Amino acid sequence: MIGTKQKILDTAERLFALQGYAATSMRQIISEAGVNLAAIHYHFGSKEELLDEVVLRKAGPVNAERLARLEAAVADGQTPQVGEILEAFLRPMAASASQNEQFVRFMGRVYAEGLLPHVVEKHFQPALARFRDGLRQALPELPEQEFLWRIHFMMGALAHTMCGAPESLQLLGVSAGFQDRIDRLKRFLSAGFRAEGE
Amino acid sequence: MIGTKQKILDTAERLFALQGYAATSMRQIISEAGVNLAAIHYHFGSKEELLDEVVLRKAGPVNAERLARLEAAVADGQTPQVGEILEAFLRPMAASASQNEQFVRFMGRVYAEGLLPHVVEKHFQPALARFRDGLRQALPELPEQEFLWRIHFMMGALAHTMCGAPESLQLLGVSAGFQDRIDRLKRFLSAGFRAEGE
DNA sequence: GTCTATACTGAGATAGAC
DNA sequence: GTCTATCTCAGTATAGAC
Repeated sequence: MIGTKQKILDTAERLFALQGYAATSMRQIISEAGVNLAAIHYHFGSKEELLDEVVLRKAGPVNAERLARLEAAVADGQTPQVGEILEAFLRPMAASASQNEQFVRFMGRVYAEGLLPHVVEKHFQPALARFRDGLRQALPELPEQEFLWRIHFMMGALAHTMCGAPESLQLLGVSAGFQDRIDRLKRFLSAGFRAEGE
Repeated sequence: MIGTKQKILDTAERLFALQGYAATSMRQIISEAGVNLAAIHYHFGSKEELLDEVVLRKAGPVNAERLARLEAAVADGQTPQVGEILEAFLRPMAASASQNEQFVRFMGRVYAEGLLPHVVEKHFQPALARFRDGLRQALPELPEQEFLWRIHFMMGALAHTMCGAPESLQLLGVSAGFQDRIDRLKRFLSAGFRAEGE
């Protein structure tokens, strides 16, 4: 028998991915999950904390995979290549998208919205910080401010790229998949990061 | 004597910029504007349409300036440079930011959020379409899908760059201004667009 | 410890009097 | 054009049953 908490998490994940966070009411979640309204507050405390746990379940494995790949890219002793580091950071997301594309889009939106800053801070920043250090090794000569801004540009492009459904982008055909998007994004970002600074 | 509609527009602009769209209630707007709640519905129809008019007032001049610069860059007969086209698109925003930095941040958020798609579509897409054509002339050899995705990456980086307050980015010092941001973004995007395709 | 029923506050929207 | 009153629905909080 599946517990109340699990039912809420599963239903919330599905509805958030389909409709977005704001557009999904707690009453819709509990109705489709077949539980009582107060159960959300009992198990999670608030709607925002429910989102927090939903994101954690999905983002946790992605971030773990990112860190594992990053370790491998950095630890071989040599100066890592920009493309290698980007690959370590971007590819796990494409893998996750092949399981649940809708939810990856949702996570892109969570990041891009900048609302729920606590959720973003908690689930995205730690892995990003490690990644930033790795990328710094690959770009030792870039001035610090320029480097930090480029990280910021990258995150904007990444979040926006995750969000979009191909239909809405008028980008159709075989190139619509996440693997393909990540390939294109990597080419774009690699060149941007390696541009002359200041 | 300033009319009710103007008072609502001015107050809404200020509060949206300060607090965001969702966090600003219609009751707060009418309270600070000194008008009645129903006046918003009478003059605008809904909260979303009020946002629409607030955005139009600010984005209209920026887009006009963009188009004027784009014409100048494209119409001199020669193949335009990527950097020129980007300059025409990005610089007017920095100029607008020097007047009202808070509201430019808010517009970045409106775009990034992807909520209010109708507002985004209406006020950002037309100028973007013209700009895309101009950039296409500067990059005639890039495969179409690659080109369109790079436009998408650019818009993500741009929106995210506009949103952020320097404090929250840990990017302090002289480099925090919008002119400087745009310079850095232009370097980054120029290199990205000119990278080898596919 | 878990869950249900119900009430509270504040949001956007609307009808109709003036 | 403007304002009052009211409607519906959101997230939240609590008392109490099992």
